[in-house]
Amino acid sequence: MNKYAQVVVNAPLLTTQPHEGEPAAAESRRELAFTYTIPEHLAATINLGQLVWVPFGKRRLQGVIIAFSETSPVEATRDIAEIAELRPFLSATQIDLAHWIARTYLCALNDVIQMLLPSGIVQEPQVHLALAPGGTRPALPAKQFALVEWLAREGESELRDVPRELHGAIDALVKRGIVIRETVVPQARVKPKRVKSVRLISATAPAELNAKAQRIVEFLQRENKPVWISAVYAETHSTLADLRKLETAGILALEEEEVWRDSLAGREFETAVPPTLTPEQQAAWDEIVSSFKFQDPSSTNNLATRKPETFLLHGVTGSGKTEIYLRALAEVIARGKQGIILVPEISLTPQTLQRFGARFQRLAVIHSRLSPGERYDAWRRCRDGLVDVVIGARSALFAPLPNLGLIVLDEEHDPSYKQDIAPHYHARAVVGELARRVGATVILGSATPDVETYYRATRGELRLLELPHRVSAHADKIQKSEITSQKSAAVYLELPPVEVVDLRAELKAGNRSMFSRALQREMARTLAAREQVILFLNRRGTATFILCRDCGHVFKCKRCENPMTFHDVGDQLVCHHCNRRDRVPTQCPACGGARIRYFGVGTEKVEAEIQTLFPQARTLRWDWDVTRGKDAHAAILEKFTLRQADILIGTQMLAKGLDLPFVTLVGVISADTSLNLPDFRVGERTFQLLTQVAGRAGRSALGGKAIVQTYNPAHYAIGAAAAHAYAAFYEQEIAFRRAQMYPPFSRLIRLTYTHASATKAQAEVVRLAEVLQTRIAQRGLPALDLLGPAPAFFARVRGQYRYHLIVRGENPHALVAELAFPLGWRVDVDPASVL
DNA sequence: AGCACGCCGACT
DNA sequence: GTCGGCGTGCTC
Repeated sequence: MNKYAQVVVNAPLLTTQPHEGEPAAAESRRELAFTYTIPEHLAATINLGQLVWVPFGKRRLQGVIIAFSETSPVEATRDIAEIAELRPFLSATQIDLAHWIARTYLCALNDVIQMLLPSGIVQEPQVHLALAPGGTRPALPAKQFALVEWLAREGESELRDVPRELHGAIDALVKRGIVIRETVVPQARVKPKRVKSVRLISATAPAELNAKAQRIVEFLQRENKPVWISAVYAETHSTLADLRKLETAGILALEEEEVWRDSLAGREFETAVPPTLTPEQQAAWDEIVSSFKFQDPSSTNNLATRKPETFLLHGVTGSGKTEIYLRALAEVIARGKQGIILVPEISLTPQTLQRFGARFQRLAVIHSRLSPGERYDAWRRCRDGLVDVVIGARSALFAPLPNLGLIVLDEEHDPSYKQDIAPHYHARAVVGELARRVGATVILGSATPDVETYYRATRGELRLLELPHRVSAHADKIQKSEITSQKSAAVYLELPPVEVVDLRAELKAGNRSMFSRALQREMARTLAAREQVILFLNRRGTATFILCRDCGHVFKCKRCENPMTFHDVGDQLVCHHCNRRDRVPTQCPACGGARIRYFGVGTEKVEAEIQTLFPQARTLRWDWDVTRGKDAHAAILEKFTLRQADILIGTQMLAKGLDLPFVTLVGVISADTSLNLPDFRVGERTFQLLTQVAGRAGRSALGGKAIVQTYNPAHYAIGAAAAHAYAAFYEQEIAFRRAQMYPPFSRLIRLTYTHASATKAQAEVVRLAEVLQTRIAQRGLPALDLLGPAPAFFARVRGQYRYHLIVRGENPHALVAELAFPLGWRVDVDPASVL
């Protein structure tokens, strides 16, 4: 029998650690667990992954048991106080995965564990502060006085609402009796939801009952099953008192029944029959289904070949990747297992849910907008084996399915799979680890795979499946008379032709509009045909880079070849990699032209210009500003789908999976905004974005085309996107990554420090850079280099200054893992962006 | 978060 | 000397 349990307590323990110390100290600190003795009376019921109460200093906290041991690493141990919940919340696999995440992403194990638990379960003590009654106060030191003032103004408060800088004064005031401190532990925020129901026990002769009672009994007889109490009230105009009377008479029973909160409740999905696969889909499917055979324990294949596979499904926009996902999910369900499909948060639309709801009844949706109750119930339905398929954003990968057989990552290249708060994990990487541990198959799908993923496929680490053609669809929604092109209902559709328009030439020809002549012409044609237009605007990094309007020259750092960024402060150009600063030139060094402009436009401006060019066109704007409301997304999309608008103007979210048959023209106002940000992945992001946006056109037999406007038509990302040539793009991009030693040829760890004072922020980053340089020299780690220190691209966010430092090399962990970071630092392993 | 400990300036 | 504010480190 085990004597000790290792418990990860729910308290932040990593806040004030110095940099110096034993190399292993920071590592063990990050995965810190405390050893407690298991008292005799709990020995029989204690289990791995359980939530328990433990004494911790003067407090009592909740924690999760992550291991058992026969011996204790420390002399003095205390007893586990009690088990908070008998059913374990985490499996051994999840605990193991949590360790992997903490080690890989250099974050606190405690934070990872919190992330894995359904939110609202862990009870956190709350501290209430109030002024003691009684008016006169002695003279107090400044800080204490400030806290008394603050409490007098705000009244009784929770500690978390008290400004940080006043916390130090609390103890002294409590001791003096001026402030009263009280700790309360509130109930868990979520619990199983129970509703009262009514069940008929014996139907006594109705004659013995009054009219109301008679109605109740008859109603229950008709229903012939336990009925929700509110339904009984509504149907029979009765009250609880009436029902209680019948209960004491032994005619019916009032019962409590647990119900699941389900965000999909009440949603009716039209069921769908799987369509016939095209030959290409069939070929991909055959490969996948044969890999499932290796999952079977009865498989005659030897163990060496039974290793679960990871597939990269590279299919152009509209090539029917989703149909493959659906079949694969159906296949694992048939084998008695469950599947998870991850999609970018933004793609979790009613249309997406409909596609999955149409094929799977036992479906759960997990995303950030669920209420804690819904989330908890989705979590428990998964654990209890009531769910076959989980669809959700990033965090859905942690759904506790008992027998996971398949994980699908749709749009695997999407940067939203990297979490930008505390555990900065990448869902794709974690999925790989999880799948390996449970023996599940993985399908990564994309029209524009991440070059790092594609690189792994070329190295044979994952199996590449290609769907190079677009599948014909929407035949039902379009009347024959509407088809103007010659295309018939073939198996495959053409990808839309993409025309690249050189904005420098437009300007030379005297066109000062943001719409090129080609775009204006196509818009007029499309509107006349009563078809629809999508105009895409990339707002990322608006008005920050500088370009020559005559030749398209972008000002780059002479040291880093990185686009330089304009700062009004001092009219400077700043390199966000090396901190080089140049004056804004008045003349273009490439062509001598004087027309140097800051770059960027907004959706409002686009809309206004359309109103003057095409006053009869009905426009619709879709960006973050107009979609604050809860159902704004759905409302806008619905309006456009019903053809109540002709032109949809929008930003990022336009690119994601919209399948609108009447859109025959897509216009990209400027491809350059995303191309000139100081980030090594801009070529890739631009290619992905343009390919996805162009893919919104020509989704039906109506055909379609895309127009991409740019000052930089020769850029390989734009050329390759226009030609639908992923392979060509990949070759260029991978060569660039190799030459510059960027991922996948190195790994990055980005260290960002944020502080209200620019001087302090810079000083701290410089200090750390020196520490790192010294260590590199001392320990002989020549394979590592440092980029920076320099201000981050977003140098000032919410009044706070940001400076950063990037460690690059084959194994940056060797340098960074042993450091502990004071408050204000953010450690981002494999950053999705270095802006 | 909550407490002990130790440094250091201010006053009996 | 010694009181108390304030910063630092530890909690199994």
